[in-house]
Amino acid sequence: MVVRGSSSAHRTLAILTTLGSKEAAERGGLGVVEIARRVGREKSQVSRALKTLDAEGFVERDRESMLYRLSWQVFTMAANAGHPRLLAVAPPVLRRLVGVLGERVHLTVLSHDGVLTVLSQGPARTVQAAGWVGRVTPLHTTSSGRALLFDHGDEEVAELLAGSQFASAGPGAPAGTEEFLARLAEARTAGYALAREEFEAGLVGAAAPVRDFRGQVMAALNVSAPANRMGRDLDAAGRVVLSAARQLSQSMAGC
Amino acid sequence: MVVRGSSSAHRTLAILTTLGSKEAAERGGLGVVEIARRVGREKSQVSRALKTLDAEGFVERDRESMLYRLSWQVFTMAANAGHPRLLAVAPPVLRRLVGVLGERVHLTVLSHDGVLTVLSQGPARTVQAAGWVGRVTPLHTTSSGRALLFDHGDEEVAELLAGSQFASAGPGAPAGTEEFLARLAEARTAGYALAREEFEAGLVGAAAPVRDFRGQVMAALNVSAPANRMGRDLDAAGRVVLSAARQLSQSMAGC
DNA sequence: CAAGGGGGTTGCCGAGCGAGCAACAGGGGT
DNA sequence: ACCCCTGTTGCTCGCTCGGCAACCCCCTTG
Repeated sequence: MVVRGSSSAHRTLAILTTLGSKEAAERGGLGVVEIARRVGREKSQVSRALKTLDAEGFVERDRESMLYRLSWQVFTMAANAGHPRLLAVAPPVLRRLVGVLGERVHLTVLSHDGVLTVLSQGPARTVQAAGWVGRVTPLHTTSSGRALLFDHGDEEVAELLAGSQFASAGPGAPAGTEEFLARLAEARTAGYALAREEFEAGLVGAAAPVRDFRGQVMAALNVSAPANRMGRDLDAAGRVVLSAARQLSQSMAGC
Repeated sequence: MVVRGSSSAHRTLAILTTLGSKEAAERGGLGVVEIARRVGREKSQVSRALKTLDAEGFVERDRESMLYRLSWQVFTMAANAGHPRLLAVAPPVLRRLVGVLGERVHLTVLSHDGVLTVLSQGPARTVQAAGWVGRVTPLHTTSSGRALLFDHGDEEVAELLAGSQFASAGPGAPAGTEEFLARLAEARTAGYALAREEFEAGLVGAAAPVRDFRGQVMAALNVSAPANRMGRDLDAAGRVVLSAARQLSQSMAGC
């Protein structure tokens, strides 16, 4: 079998990915040369590829600064990505869970080798820590990470963690793959995962897996709060999250 | 100048768009042959292109049904698309507006020749009419549509409306481009746009433009409600929305 | 079991497309 | 005037896909 490089398509997609990065958004867009640098291609190729992307409506260009950025069209696509039904069914469940726990809850999925937050709901009273949605957090320092790996084999998990930086985490973070696997096993028997100051000092969380009609883990429900507010009741919170996750799983199965 | 077709990139992007369509999501994904039919290409090319897209993480495949669908990665991209700052700043404004009006409010942008809803916030009590986000509604039968076209010239507007189906709308919808332009002019002088049963019978709405630091219209704030709840106060609602939109514009300018 | 049909992947070859370079056009700075 | 940086366009050769056909696999039908 001949592996086709499809260099043109690869390059175009690499540009899309680059424009979808956080830094690109923060700068308000990227220029042709800047993108060329990042994807390691000739600026002429990038210039022409961007013209194609523009014609297809994937990117738009600020008339003044000449910078390209992803267009809103990507939003429409996102609404139909992954398991759209999950997005439709989950909000009421999240809201109820917020009502019970009084803390911000998230719906997360496994994306690549990280935890992607796809929905986030907080009590209205708190300061809006908006900006979680679309963000990717590490697998190994979050309760969601463990909940999402419930059904993975140890070797698979080790592979996914290979790229993780075990440094730069909270004080309670697992020291290495072995310790992570131990905590994962513990979480499996409990049915929910707890994380005490693993992601960040002073932050605790609990998570439980959401399963599709076949029983496969497709997402995780997760609550996250300051340790001084939820630290003592974390185990109870875990059970509440588990119950809500089961409920969500049932909603998904009902289709 | 030679226009480069970049047929490979075009095809790849067309596949992405197809997978991002609503029907694709409803079916839970699309197969190779189905996609080939829709984009009008050889199934072999589509098969190979999908392999590339998979390798880049844009799509994923259901192991059992063999169907491809957009991966959650698109979610991450969406968080950085358009004007991400708008997404970060808007939620509190929307929530306040919901508090005042007691009805569902939306943040919309111009996408292609339609109105794309990027944020939606409703009073918790009502039944969640979730699923607005990511949806595209017509330009000519919505208050948002008019608010987004405040600064467009008449010819530009006519061009954008060219593809619109003036049939299949609510009873109050404008009959044609001319009538639309008249209502647009009216909205311009008021500073906000009102729509009475244009999109759908029994549904009214009010919208006002959000402007960036340069004064360019970048989005619209919009409230939508049943006529029997907001019909009489629609003009007042328009003024409230306008005030909120100004506030949002200021937040955007402050950066 | 054979036959048929639909979905999906792979091999193959030549024609057409793009990689890379270079030139050029603008826009600031100094 | 000069340089530096960004971005676009012309051009040519070599390489990559386009299109077809064969093949695999699964399911259904007779």
